[in-house]
Amino acid sequence: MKPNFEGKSPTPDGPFVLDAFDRKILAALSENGRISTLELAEKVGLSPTPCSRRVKRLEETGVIQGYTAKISPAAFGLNICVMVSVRLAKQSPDAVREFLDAIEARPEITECLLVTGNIDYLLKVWVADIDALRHFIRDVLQSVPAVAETSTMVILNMTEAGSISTRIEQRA
Amino acid sequence: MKPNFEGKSPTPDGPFVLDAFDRKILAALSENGRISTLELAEKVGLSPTPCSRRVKRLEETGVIQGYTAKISPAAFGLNICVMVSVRLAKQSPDAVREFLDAIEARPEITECLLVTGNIDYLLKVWVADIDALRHFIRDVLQSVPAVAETSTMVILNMTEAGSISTRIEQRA
DNA sequence: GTTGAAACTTATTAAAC
DNA sequence: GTTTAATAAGTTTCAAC
Repeated sequence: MKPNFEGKSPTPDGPFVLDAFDRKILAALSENGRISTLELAEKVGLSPTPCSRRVKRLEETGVIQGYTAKISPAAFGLNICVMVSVRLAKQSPDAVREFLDAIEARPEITECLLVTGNIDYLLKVWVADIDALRHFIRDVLQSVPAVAETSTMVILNMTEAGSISTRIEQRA
Repeated sequence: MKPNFEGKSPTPDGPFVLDAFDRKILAALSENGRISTLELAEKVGLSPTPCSRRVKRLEETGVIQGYTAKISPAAFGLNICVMVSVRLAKQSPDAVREFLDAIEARPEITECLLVTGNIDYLLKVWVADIDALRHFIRDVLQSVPAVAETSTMVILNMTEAGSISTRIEQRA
């Protein structure tokens, strides 16, 4: 659903205008999704009542899509993160389905991106060690007939740059 | 800090053993980071007291690294997400620093991965439209002397597969 | 938009089992 | 680990400004 703030959109179908308060609220909730209403209000410079109203509106309009705990993969013994590019032999619906079926249930995949370019898919995969990585690439990915070619990039350093809202707010 | 559950680690320096309750808690908190203690306890099949204790322990040991709101990039008018691979002319500390300085303040970058392979960095970038994408690639990335080559993959479909804990729990 | 108060829900702690 | 009870804290709604 498209967010729709009554009268706040300057152009029809244009980007929604979140004002400075909204942006501050989103930045604060990105940083701490469990901040209390009072603390949030103080942080953004509003009184609790309108602040709470804005949060509810942001939730209802889909700007805030939910809340989640950030879990350390290392806590599960998953110490290695890799990006695996996958090229399919052909892009027919059957081939795509075969590929997606094969990877769907794999818990080590945390992101599956369908992309344009020389490759078809880009997967983010967490594994415990090199043995687990080899097993995943050979026995899971490359054993799928539809998969023509894979290439694995080990992630040496990951900088997750906060969320969009945090960065937008920093710039504003 | 390494999580350390008293006596729960089967091997020294081995993967920490999170029991079924811990995994259920993590899965539930991934799905809804704002679930109440009572609801969480009911969901995982514990009474509130030990459930709350476990959550606190998971937080203190760094298994839970925090909580965050999920923000819709589209709410900011950012409709296009791309992965940009970057190859540097050389990997000298100066070149790396020059590159990182150039991209550090860019709010459209939400992820910066240092990777092994034919490329050096993989960036996840959100932009409003093709104009903004062209501007970013040409004026931000390719204007950095240290950048030798970039390649842009437009993300046609993004399946963010829950978090690790959710997927681990599904398998268990 | 602000404040303040009341009613309600939730969280936390302690004690006993 | 469980339950119960008490205290403390946070949330929501309302009225008035």
